[in-house]
Amino acid sequence: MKGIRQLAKHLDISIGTVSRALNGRPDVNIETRKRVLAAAEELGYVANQSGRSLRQGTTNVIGLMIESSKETVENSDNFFLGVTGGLQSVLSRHKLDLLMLPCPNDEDPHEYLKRMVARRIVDAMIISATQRVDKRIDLLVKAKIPFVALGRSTSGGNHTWIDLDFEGVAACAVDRLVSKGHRRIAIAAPSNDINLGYIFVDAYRQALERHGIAYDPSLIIRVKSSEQGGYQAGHEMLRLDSKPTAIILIYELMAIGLYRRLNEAGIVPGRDLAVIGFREEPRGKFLQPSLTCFRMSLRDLGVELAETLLATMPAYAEHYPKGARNTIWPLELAPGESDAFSLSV
Amino acid sequence: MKGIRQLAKHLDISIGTVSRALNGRPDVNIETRKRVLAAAEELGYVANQSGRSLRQGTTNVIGLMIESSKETVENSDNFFLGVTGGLQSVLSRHKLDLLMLPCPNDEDPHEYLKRMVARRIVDAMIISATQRVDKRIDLLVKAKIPFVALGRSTSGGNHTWIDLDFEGVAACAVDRLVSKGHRRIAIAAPSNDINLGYIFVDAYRQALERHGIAYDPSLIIRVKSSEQGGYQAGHEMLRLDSKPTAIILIYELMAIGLYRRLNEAGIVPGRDLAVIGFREEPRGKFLQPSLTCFRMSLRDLGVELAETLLATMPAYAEHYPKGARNTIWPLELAPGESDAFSLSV
DNA sequence: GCGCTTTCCGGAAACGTTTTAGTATGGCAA
DNA sequence: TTGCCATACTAAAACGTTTCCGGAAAGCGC
Repeated sequence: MKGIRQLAKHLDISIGTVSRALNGRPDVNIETRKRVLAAAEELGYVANQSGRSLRQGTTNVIGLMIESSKETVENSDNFFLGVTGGLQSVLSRHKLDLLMLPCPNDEDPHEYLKRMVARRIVDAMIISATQRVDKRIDLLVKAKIPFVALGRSTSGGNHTWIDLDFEGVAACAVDRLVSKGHRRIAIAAPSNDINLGYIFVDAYRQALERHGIAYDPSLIIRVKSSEQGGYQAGHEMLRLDSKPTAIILIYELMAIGLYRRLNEAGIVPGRDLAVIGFREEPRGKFLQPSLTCFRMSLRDLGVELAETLLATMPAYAEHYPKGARNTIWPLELAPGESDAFSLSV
Repeated sequence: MKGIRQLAKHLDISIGTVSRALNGRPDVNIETRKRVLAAAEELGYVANQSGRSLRQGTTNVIGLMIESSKETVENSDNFFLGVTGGLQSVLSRHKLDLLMLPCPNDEDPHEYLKRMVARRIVDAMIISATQRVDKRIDLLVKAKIPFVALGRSTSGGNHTWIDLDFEGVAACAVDRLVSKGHRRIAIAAPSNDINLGYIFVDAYRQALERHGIAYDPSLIIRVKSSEQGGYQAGHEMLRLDSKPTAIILIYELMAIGLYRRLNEAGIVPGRDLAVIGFREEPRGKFLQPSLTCFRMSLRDLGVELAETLLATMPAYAEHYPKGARNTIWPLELAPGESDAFSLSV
């Protein structure tokens, strides 16, 4: 005999009363409640999650699905752990626990999520690394699991998502470079299949148009989002007939490869070429000259994610007025030395 | 009516048989099994985890507890996701799922783990960031939860653990520097409270003794494991009357601060001072000159962790001969330019 | 035909909890 | 007194699954 039954017997009380006492139900004598809570503390009793989940149909667990398969693994620890802090600060107020579900490399993310959802180990999900077309969204919609996606997608109608302000960042980067007299601005980005690649480059193009600068496809360098990709981007850039005077990188990690290639060519970032990166990461500080890039509070993003998610959960929605179901998350410029190179007088 | 009952009704078969068919029990007709599996696939049936956990007393989930404290996050980089890959490659063979349990910043890790254990959402645990005295170990031992600690500890008798080969690394670093003629070798480390700080410095001292070099306490610089800590280490080092000609850093992140302080003093790493870091991380490559440090396969470490853990779980131990319950994980030297400075002829 | 084993399946108990329905008690108004 | 309500509790059902136990049917040797 274990669990609540033992506790009930120890107190010589029915298990129903014990349960109600522990769960703060109204119809239990204040004295009794005190005794129950004291005994629970003393015996170290904590309700078995399987039992209560089975009965209630709820787990009090929020899942954060992360993929360790992509190239994103290179820089994701920091990101997810940072966001996690903000998430928990909100979720813990509702006695919700956050579990991270890492999708195995060799398993299809869609299948993995399907398994997790079917097993009912979470009440709601946050999915990351959203693709432009993402079957996971349809799955969650169909299964009626509350969720929010980190990254926009064309799947599943108008689902709830939060995404970084790629448009704003691209515009800011272009504006800044143009204000320094640059006209030929290259961009190193992954392919259009990746959400980021598509949106970012599109915003870059629009920003150029706004400044009346002709769009030159040769300045869009499609590479892997890795160190090698950065090296290759530098390489291809140097092979252009009409060389750019500035370049925007979408992944921080590209910077190291680019710097290396530039170094081989005797080009100094910030002196001979303006370089702007995207999302600030701790290691960006390791570069010399330091990389100009864009910064955001991972913790605040986590808070926003949590509140958005709770707004989609019927049991919690009352506390969170569901305003915009889609949020564009702003980043701020973190100036460095790498874009000091100016063509202005 | 949901779940297995519906499936059984659909097949006009008892639920007991359906369950046995799905779980690969022997006493079910091959034809029946096929029908059941086909129907399950068709209807998208997956067993409710709460139900089966409640009945079996097992969850088929392994927990990896991580701490999202600021210092851990900054130093982890891709550590956890790297290890996760290796873990899953082993666990998935046994149909075990890995969940990461991030301890909230504002909750005591011991309390958090207690909650998670009591709720029985995992069958076994891997805990990281083990402290020299770690109550979590006693808790797990007492609760009889199979576990393995990433990091050694003096708590809980002789528990199972895996730790990095600090001794080997310290010895290798010292040997390498001594062979280049260095006699005054500083070390920047966190306080003795941190496992790493204690063991690493001790090993460093022993290595010096082996070379007949007198131990000088002033060369042990206790700083935070952060960029600022690195800067401070550089600062304190420069204030010494008799300056060291080499320095060993315990955290990669320290390197950036150190480099900055050295730069201010006009000292070039690798030319005027030999620098060796500890664990290689992607961001280490961003440094110029590149940092000499120590490398390991995170994936392999994950595999080792998983196999060690399974050996401690009665249900799986048969496949994993429980050899050494304690493992020292080796690292290999990753030579860079930062320790090129030599005093030899 | 009989006894035995093997194969396969159905019925039901059990896991630990929450929650509903029901009950005893006592107070209070009529 | 009776009737009614509020309070605080007990008993029991329910959640979805696995697994034990028993039994029907079939095969087999004699």
